[in-house]
Amino acid sequence: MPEDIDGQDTAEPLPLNEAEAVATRNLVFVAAERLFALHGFQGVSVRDITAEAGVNLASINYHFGSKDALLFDIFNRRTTELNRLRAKMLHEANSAHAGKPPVRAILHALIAPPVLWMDPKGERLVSVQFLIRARSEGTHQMRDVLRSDVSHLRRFSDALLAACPNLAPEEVYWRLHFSLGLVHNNRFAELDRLSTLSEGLTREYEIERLIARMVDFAEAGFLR
Amino acid sequence: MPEDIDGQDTAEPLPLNEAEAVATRNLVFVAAERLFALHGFQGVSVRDITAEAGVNLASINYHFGSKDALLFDIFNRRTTELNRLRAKMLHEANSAHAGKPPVRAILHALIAPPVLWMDPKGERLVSVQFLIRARSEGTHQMRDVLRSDVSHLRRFSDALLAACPNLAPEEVYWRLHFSLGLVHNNRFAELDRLSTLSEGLTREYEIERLIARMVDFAEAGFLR
DNA sequence: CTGTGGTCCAAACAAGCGTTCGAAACCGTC
DNA sequence: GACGGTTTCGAACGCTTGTTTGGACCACAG
Repeated sequence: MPEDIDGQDTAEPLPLNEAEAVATRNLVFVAAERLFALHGFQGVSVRDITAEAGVNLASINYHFGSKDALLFDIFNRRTTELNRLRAKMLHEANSAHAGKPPVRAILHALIAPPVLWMDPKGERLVSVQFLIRARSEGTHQMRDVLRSDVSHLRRFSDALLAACPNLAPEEVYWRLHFSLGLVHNNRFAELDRLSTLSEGLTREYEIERLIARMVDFAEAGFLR
Repeated sequence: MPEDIDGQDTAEPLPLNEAEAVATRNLVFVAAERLFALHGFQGVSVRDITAEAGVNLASINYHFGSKDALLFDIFNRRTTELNRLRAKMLHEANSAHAGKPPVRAILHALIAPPVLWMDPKGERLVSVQFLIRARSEGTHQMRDVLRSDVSHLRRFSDALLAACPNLAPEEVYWRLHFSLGLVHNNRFAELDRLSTLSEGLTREYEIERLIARMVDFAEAGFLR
């Protein structure tokens, strides 16, 4: 609109340039995480994301480089966040038990962080759903990170090996694998199916109670 | 080749028309199941499938109607197969225990069928990987089937409720959910990661031993 | 006022997708 | 040998995909 040039172009104080950029970036980030959590990686297009975020189509490539880079960015952020939380809880368990935490404390440090995010009313629910999806549907880049993620998991397997000296290492690894299965099975679709099966009995759950249930189950499997 | 008409056209007995059609159909079926198990539903194109099968691009639409219909066909076949196997084992457990099978027998009927397919050298390995993928990446049509699948699962939840009269029903449903998590977590990527973590200790497993391990773990979680 | 660097935007791009089409090829049967 | 029904084939269709482009817009500095 060239006729606006000599109008009141300094009338209202628009938000800063930089702040707007950050806003757009965040809008894209949040929308992408949500849509991916709901419909999967390949099931969401760049146009879906920008439409949900209310920004221009080119925003993703401008701010993140590519669709893959965007999702890798989300994945990296959430994975780091989760790993830090788990490491912190394992560290606390170590401190509380003089470096020899029992199985239950280790399993709690492993299970509690992601399940804490599963509050149905919380905004982190999509983050954990995103991570669960990324585990099976992610790009090659994500798989590589998950493989290096093994070094993070090793802290838990080492702790469990120390806590179960009378168990064959092979056995410990399998049971750790089973315990992780409890967490990874909590996709929206699975929880819905469980609600249907139980006729609503499991529809509303209290987070702390759910964590306790899961740790109970895993601990029993470990110590049986 | 019109010049062959008056040649020896009855020289070699070519395979029947019908048999060839079945062959093409099966080639597509097998290739699609394999590729989907490896790379996911949306990650495999019609051209990928037909190339792998060594057939013409149009074969999928001719024999199955559409890509969706093809994958639904595979899904339906494998799901039916698996459900039948589980139902049969549950029925046998019922017969062996006068209609009141213990928790362990019920869990075995639930877990053994899919894990029996997990023989690393067997051809059914891709089938179970396909089903695990379909659970989270499937089409809406597949989801609907999985929802109706609840009626099949209910036989198991009912049996477990009867076997655990002292447990709150809510608790039984959650533990059934956890037990299913053990099975669904056995994707290729997860097994690979476990092998890396255990430094090869879990790389080669014996099926019967793995089933016993999983049933042990789930049973302990149930009876704790 | 005039550049300057950063951001946004509408439009277009090439590539890949699932699907369709008409003709060719094939079979068993007349 | 010619016919009719089924299957295969190469080529094309229309559409969606992720990405790129060139210019408009804005706040700020010279």
